[in-house]
Amino acid sequence: MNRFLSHAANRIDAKGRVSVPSAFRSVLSDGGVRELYCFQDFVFPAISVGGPELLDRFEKQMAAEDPFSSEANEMSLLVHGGGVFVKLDPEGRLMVTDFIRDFTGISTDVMFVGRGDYFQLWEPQAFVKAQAVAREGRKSRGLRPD
Amino acid sequence: MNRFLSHAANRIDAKGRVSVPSAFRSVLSDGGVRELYCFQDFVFPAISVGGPELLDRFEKQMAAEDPFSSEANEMSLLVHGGGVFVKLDPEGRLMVTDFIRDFTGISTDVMFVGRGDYFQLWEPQAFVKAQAVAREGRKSRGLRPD
DNA sequence: CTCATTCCCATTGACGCCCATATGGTCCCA
DNA sequence: TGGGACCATATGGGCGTCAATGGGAATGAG
Repeated sequence: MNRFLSHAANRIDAKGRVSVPSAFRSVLSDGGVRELYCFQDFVFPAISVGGPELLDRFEKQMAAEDPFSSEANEMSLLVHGGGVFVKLDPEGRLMVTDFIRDFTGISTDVMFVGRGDYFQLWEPQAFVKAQAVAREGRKSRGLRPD
Repeated sequence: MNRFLSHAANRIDAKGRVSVPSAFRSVLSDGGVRELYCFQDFVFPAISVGGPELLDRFEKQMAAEDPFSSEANEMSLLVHGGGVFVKLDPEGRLMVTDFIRDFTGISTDVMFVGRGDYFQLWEPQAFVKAQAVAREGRKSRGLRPD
């Protein structure tokens, strides 16, 4: 099952590092991913993380537009200016930089959240709340999984 | 991964110099770029910076049009009149001239913003705001990463 | 001669790579 | 079935290297 599933919180150490859950690392190495593309999510206060093909997808989308349009420029501001490649250390940890902290509100712990073909970094409390909101929304709309 | 990504703010020193982030310098040297072409961006209050091929691209585009058209004239006014070559000092720093300050509002700190095949210099606050606007626009238009 | 720019060197703080420890779970065997 | 060895993961910290920054000296222009 080569998808990012479930969620788990890990603690940030004194040097600002956090272990990526083993299950997520397995998915990455199965996919031959050595370098991770991270970007500030468009919808949630979270960092989305996946392989470089994520960025490729965005760039294809932008290439289809007029490169001088303000639409394409704004998209690039998010995708390029709001994105970064990171790699894990030999133990499978990543540095929690200000790039991540400022956008998510993360301070001492990181919630890793599977999203299928990518995963996200959340401030733990924020994730719990957002999930509760999502659950309520679905319930009031009538419970059907589709 | 030969692209300009992410954003980072560096401080201008007493002599008016600022360090270009190491990651950006790596992209430049990988591309064999020794001289940088800078121009006043068409869309944002920022200076765009890249290799000389950036200027070549603009000139090719102008050459494809009628050289006396108002389009081509305006483009030359921006690309040639609003552009300049600069080079980095041995430590990888660039001088923040009035050319840069006046157009961007930069005073004490410079935000370096990756834009894929080039990067930009922003006044830090202005970048944060522009990115927030871009994100709002995307959200309200309801577009998802795929 | 004076001011601005360029080059060179020093400092400090952050980051990457390495190894060590703890904790919890699983498997094997008596 | 219970105990214990084994293993994988998460976590902590030492240390070397490099990046960002500051300042002095040399160079060149007006």
